[in-house]
Amino acid sequence: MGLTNSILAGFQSKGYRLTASRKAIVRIFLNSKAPLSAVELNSRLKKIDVIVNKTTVYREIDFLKSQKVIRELPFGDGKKRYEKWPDNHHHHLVCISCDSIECIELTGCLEKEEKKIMKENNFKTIKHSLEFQGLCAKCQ
Amino acid sequence: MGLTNSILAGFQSKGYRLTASRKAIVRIFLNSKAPLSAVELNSRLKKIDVIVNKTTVYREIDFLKSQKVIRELPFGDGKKRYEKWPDNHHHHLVCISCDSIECIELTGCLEKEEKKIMKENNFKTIKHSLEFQGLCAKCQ
DNA sequence: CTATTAATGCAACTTACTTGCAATTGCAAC
DNA sequence: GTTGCAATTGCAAGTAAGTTGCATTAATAG
Ligand SMILES: [Mn+2]
Ligand SMILES: [Mn+2]
Ligand SMILES: [Zn+2]
Ligand SMILES: [Zn+2]
Repeated sequence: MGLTNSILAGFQSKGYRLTASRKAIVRIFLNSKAPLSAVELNSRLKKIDVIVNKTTVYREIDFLKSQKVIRELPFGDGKKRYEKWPDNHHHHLVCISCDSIECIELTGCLEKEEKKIMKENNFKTIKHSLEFQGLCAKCQ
Repeated sequence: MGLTNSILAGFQSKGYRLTASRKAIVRIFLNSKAPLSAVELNSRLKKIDVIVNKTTVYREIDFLKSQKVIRELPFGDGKKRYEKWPDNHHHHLVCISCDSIECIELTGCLEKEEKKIMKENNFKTIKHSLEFQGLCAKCQ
């Protein structure tokens, strides 16, 4: 059936509506390799002639977040970015030269560290955010 | 002589001036345990009756960043935060309940991972940002 | 086709931060 | 202590990202 369509079908069964912008936005997030900001999403929509008000874009992002179709990522710049809700725990490589973003998986990611933090700081970690800044293959 | 004073003396020797706001801001950053946003810094200044325009606060933050007296930290919320330039490589524990921030040092922090990333992704890491979100001792 | 209510557009607002420019002030030289 | 220069400041206006209230539109169930 395709992941996009099954997500959309799920929305409909919950009483949410399948509007042109919703369908386009879900498709964009599911097909995008890199995380997108609200502004970037809006320009992708324009490219495929789906013209929507920015308010709608922000509201749709909130909706998709609440439905766990996308997640918000904390990057250093002032902009929130969003990506398809991940199947796997992973982090990102951000190129400081061309701004490209790659996803990376790390095995047993920070498990030991979180245990140490629990013991030594009595701090119960719920999640962590981790990005690597540097130069991608092209930019070195 | 005190670190604050030696930093201020260094500024003066480079031709920068010792204004009331500069002196107060350096002192605040050097004595603050937690990172501060521009707005938080401004209210600390008000508390000690150093009234400055927000423009000055932002400009002084830029100046202190350029002088490596403070560094900018990437947190998830829309606000940039700053802390005294660290002596040691370290990261932060952010409490999602009370918003408190602690610093933590991790031994050999992500060294293996950065090597693996170099090999497998051909990505040259320059730095990484890492924060743990969870519950502090008080909030559990 | 009609009613219901989810979704949208628009304008105005907020928050964090920036910029141009004229006025002020630290401080070094006299 | 007066003067001069340039670093610093304040103010007003501007950006950019994101939010809110409200009237209007439109998806879909019956
Ligand atoms: Mn990713
Ligand atoms: Mn710290
Ligand atoms: Zn690159
Ligand atoms: Zn706490």
